[in-house]
Amino acid sequence: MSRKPGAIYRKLFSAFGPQHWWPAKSGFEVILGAILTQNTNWSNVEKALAALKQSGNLSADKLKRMPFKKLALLIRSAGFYNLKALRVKAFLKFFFDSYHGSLRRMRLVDKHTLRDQLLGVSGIGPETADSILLYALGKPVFVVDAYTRRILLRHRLIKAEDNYAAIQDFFTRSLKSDAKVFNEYHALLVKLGKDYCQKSKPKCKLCPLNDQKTTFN
DNA sequence: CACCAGGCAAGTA
DNA sequence: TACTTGCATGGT
Repeated sequence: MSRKPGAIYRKLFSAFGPQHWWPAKSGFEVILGAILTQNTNWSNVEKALAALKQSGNLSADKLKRMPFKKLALLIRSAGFYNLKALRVKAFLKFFFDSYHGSLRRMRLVDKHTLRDQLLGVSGIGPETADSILLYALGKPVFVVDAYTRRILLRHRLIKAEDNYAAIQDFFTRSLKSDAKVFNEYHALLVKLGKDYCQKSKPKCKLCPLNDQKTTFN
């Protein structure tokens, strides 16, 4: 019954294997990516991150000093660049005001306190906050995104009116709180979403979750 | 050409 | 409280 999330996880992992998330070389890069990828294709974010790296400014310290307009120009390819430059700056202000720009200091704080603090930063909503908690800080938090919601809706596992917290609860109420599993699980859902559960061209017949031999429902 | 991509905040009623 | 709209590039 409520072991569905576990069964789905095993099936996805069997089908796709480890996804090696988050694709970034540092915790700070994860945070930048989490902000830049809001409603944007990841390939466009990679270009923005590459531009920042190319300019030699892929660090909290350098970006803190960088003029807003220069930052906006460098992250142009990620789209919504004025807005996102503002959001990166808002995070950096919080990051230095509260943690001296140190992810190690941030990791010492409990996840609920951190989540509230992150949600207080303009431009950081539930998904971005949870992505930072899980992928940059290693906290056991389940990330819910548009793919997660769409996949569960297609398989009739949630209701259309269910909000972020309800979808998150679908997973967390029956899974052990384990950052390693939450990390892999969200990455696998994104993989499934991209390959088989697109908005316009779903490949539901081919979806690994529809393999009737070892169905989860 | 239309539609979409690992959201969020501000405005409106 | 519950919708709607603005934000914008790059790929299919």
